[in-house]
Amino acid sequence: MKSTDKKELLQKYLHEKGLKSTVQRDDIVDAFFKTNTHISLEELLKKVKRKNPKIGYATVYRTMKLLTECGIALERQFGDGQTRYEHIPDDSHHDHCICVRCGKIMEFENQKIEHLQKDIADKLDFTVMNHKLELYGFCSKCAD
Amino acid sequence: MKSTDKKELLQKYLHEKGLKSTVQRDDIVDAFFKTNTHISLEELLKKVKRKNPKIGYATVYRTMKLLTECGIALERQFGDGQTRYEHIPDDSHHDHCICVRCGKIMEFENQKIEHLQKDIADKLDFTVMNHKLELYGFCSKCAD
DNA sequence: CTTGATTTTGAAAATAATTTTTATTATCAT
DNA sequence: ATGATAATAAAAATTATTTTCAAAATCAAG
Repeated sequence: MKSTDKKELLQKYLHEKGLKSTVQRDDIVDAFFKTNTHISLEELLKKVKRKNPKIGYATVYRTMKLLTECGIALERQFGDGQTRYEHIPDDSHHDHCICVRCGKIMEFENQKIEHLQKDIADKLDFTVMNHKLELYGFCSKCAD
Repeated sequence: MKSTDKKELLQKYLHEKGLKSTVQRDDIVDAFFKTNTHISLEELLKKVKRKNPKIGYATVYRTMKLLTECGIALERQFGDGQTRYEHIPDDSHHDHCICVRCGKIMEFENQKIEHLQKDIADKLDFTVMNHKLELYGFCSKCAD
């Protein structure tokens, strides 16, 4: 899905819920689409402020909640005490390797694991909406 | 590993680090060993207080950090804003299904996934120390 | 057993992150 | 344009975690 399509998705969602489009929301969404990392609210606010210095933390917070609700962004916690947001990938899901020494985050994806997850969930009579697979350890540089 | 062995492990760790054994630590560790859930500090404190009402939150907090350091407990965050502690299983690793409606947590384990993870990490030149696999969705009761 | 250096404790304070409140401003269907 | 409603920024409140500090407990060495 292109980012323009995602923006349309958001517009549709807003309209359905009787919410309004605002310049702030647009600015925040634009800034988010320009990122490709796992960004924290703090970091995103900094980015947005470069374009629109008057924007407040709370607005960024609320907008990211919105994006999460309508399935455009994903909330993640890697255990450093900060919630981070990332893009929901179109088709396939990706997972993470997190280096516990330097904090480097690498992404990977694996269809076999996805299938196994589905099998497991079926057995437990559980309907999976989303999942997280995180490998914690040392990246090549930090594993001495 | 039996809980008595784990307690020995902790004693050894304390001694190595020049730390001291105290009744509070024993009480907290005992309470933790009696749990089989993913317990929050709040909940654990409540449990411990039934045996030793004078114990404080900070002591529970610090003791669980200790247990985490020496590899007896594991810190987890399921996205509800509270850190939870669980036992590190002896041999095999287990993962979680979390119902996003009622909060129910189910555990499962799957060796095939473990192996696949190892393969992936090898390709990325990453040394896995620990991992988390969480499936978020609806349990049978909540999926209407 | 005492001593005394060091660690631990509980309570409270500090920090940090998230969430809510509020008065004001902006949006948008009519 | 109007007016009902939602959104905003800033500040305050809330929540969870972490640190501080004076008093108490531990424990190795005498």
